[in-house]
Amino acid sequence: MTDIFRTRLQEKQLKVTPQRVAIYEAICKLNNHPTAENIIDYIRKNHPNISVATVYKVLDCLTENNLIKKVKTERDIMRYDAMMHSHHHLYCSDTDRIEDYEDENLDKLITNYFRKKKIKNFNIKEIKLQISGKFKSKKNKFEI
Amino acid sequence: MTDIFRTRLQEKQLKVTPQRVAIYEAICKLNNHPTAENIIDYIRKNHPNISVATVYKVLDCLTENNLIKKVKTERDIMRYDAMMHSHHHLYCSDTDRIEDYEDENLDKLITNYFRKKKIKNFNIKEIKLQISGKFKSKKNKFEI
DNA sequence: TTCTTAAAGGAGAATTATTATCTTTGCCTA
DNA sequence: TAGGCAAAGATAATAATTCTCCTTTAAGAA
Repeated sequence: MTDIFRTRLQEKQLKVTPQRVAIYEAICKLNNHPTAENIIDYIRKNHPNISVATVYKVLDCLTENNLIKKVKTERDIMRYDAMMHSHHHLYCSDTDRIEDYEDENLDKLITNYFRKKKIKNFNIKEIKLQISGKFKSKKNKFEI
Repeated sequence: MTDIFRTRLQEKQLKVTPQRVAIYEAICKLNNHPTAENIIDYIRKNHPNISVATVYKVLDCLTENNLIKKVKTERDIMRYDAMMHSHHHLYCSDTDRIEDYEDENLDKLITNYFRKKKIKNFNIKEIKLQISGKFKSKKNKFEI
């Protein structure tokens, strides 16, 4: 898991530093789309001296290099996601909980639809669904 | 247009003030999902003394009362939209431009899909598509 | 292994969108 | 005209993020 991450850093001529690895691992472990603050809290357990500025810089760097993604909700704090292939989100605005949702059949349906119907004045690169509603059960222990 | 807005304010027992009307009109005119700052700049032409705090308070108030919507992009400034019925967004991350997209057939297709297939552990309330890509032409004069 | 150096990390100040606090205004009703 | 109240205005406060400046480190070359 982190080996792939290390390789991807090297491919991009980015240095493999303990901070970058720790931040990437944190996002994977904290799998409910953590905020920068969540990540800092988590990392400081094993890595007490990491700087807030470093975390933000690493998050920006990884985002720019397509190793993680930014996730937005209705609230104004940025959150991060280590899942890089295209996927959708289930979102509950009451609790600000986000879960990933993957559905190949749905993707095919939508892709087919837009293969026939073009949008005037726009070239589509990616389509993501924000599915809002309510979760029926509680979060698991790793989530925030 | 603003008459409907005035009526909706009254229905909710909210006072119809010049500031509220001006802010609502600004969001309608500036139809590229303006930020609070865009709104303030626009309003100050005719209404030079309006306070920043008032604008934020009115935006919150209108959002809570379902008269406008908050919109987020990958950047971290909140933006606002006067279109209240459910619709999708075309988004270009290079320029941060957003356009509304409505498509009844697409909505039917997706609604039907989820009528058959339920998502485990989740009750769907609303589905919105974020369609990312690039616009082929320039914005019109009212946009930012 | 040591050297070199550009890249990355650390600390804390600065920035900026937004929110909170407190005062004033304007309108309705008595 | 006075009292009550919602909303506006001014400004301070907050908090997430970015910047500045300096130090340290990873990784390739010698």
